[in-house]
Amino acid sequence: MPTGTVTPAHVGDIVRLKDAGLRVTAPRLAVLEALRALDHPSVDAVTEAVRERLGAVSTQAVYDILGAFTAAGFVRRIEPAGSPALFEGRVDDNHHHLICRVCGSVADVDCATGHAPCLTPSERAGFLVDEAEVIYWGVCPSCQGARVSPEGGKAHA
Amino acid sequence: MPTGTVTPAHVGDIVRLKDAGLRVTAPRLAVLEALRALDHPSVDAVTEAVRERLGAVSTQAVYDILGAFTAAGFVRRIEPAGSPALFEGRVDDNHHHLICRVCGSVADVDCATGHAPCLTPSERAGFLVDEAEVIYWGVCPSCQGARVSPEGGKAHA
DNA sequence: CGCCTTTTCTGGAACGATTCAAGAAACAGA
DNA sequence: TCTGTTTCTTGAATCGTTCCAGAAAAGGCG
Ligand SMILES: [Mn+2]
Ligand SMILES: [Mn+2]
Ligand SMILES: [Zn+2]
Ligand SMILES: [Zn+2]
Repeated sequence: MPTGTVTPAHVGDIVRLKDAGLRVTAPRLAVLEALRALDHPSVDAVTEAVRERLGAVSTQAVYDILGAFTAAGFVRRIEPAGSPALFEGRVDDNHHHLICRVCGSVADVDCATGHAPCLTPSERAGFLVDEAEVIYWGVCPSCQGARVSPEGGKAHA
Repeated sequence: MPTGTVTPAHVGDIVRLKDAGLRVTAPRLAVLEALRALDHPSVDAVTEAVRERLGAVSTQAVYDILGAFTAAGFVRRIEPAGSPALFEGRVDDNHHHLICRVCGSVADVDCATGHAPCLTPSERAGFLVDEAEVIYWGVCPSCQGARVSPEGGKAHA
């Protein structure tokens, strides 16, 4: 798939970028593609995926692109304690996350009460609340299997 | 209050440290005191407070102490996106936080449903959930007043 | 289509927060 | 008080992210 290949998804991405007033560039399309393919990837993971498709792309460009996309509302950025920022294309539905304390894997959970910002929104203590971010910490199925294995060191997915 | 001063609170702290099998040292007592006096302080804020009381204390020592306290369950560490880690002495009740998007101030909110881990605990997607961390993002009363003031730059508290 | 302005990319340095390492100092128990 | 261990100090290293200045590319307009 050398330069020039156009997949159906690409066409949609191009429209999406233009509609948002963003210029259409190969790195941007590749980032959109990576976001579609990966699950809650870090900047690093996105960069890796983009490079696989385009060859060389600066880390800075990926940061810039993800920043622009976040500002445009194309992606959501979450920053779980102890982990670098993670991105996801699923926006417009304030869903929440399940994060594994062992391997850090992230899984989506639909909003606890269905509405957003769910959980007694409006104000509390005078604050004007606009979002309720919920993170459920626990152990993922995969890590539950690998109990307190002695030497540990086990990674999954 | 030069070396030697012993306040009632100190006595309790000493017992607490010993019970946890931690050695009683001036830096540790000062950190406990700082945690009592400050509201969701950062490592920096704690360090500053500790130095005011003891003179010189290495930054590393404060990190070590806070780390040990967190491990011992004396303090809780929260890490809001875009902010360095914050600590608090209020533990044993998984309460939540209201964070101002403008100034970063943090306020406590009692658990949404009263229990911990509140919000459909147990498991979801196979995860074994042990904690539901909730952060309400919004604008604090103080920052609401200072609307979109032109040159901004306003800080409070 | 070709030129000009604006935005994006690049490569490299700078940063803030946190962690690592090694030795000196301070505790706690005998 | 002596001793072994924990804790504190110092100084450097990491990690993720951001800041910069110049080169390259994209979009708008004649
Ligand atoms: Mn998600
Ligand atoms: Mn709190
Ligand atoms: Zn896991
Ligand atoms: Zn505020």
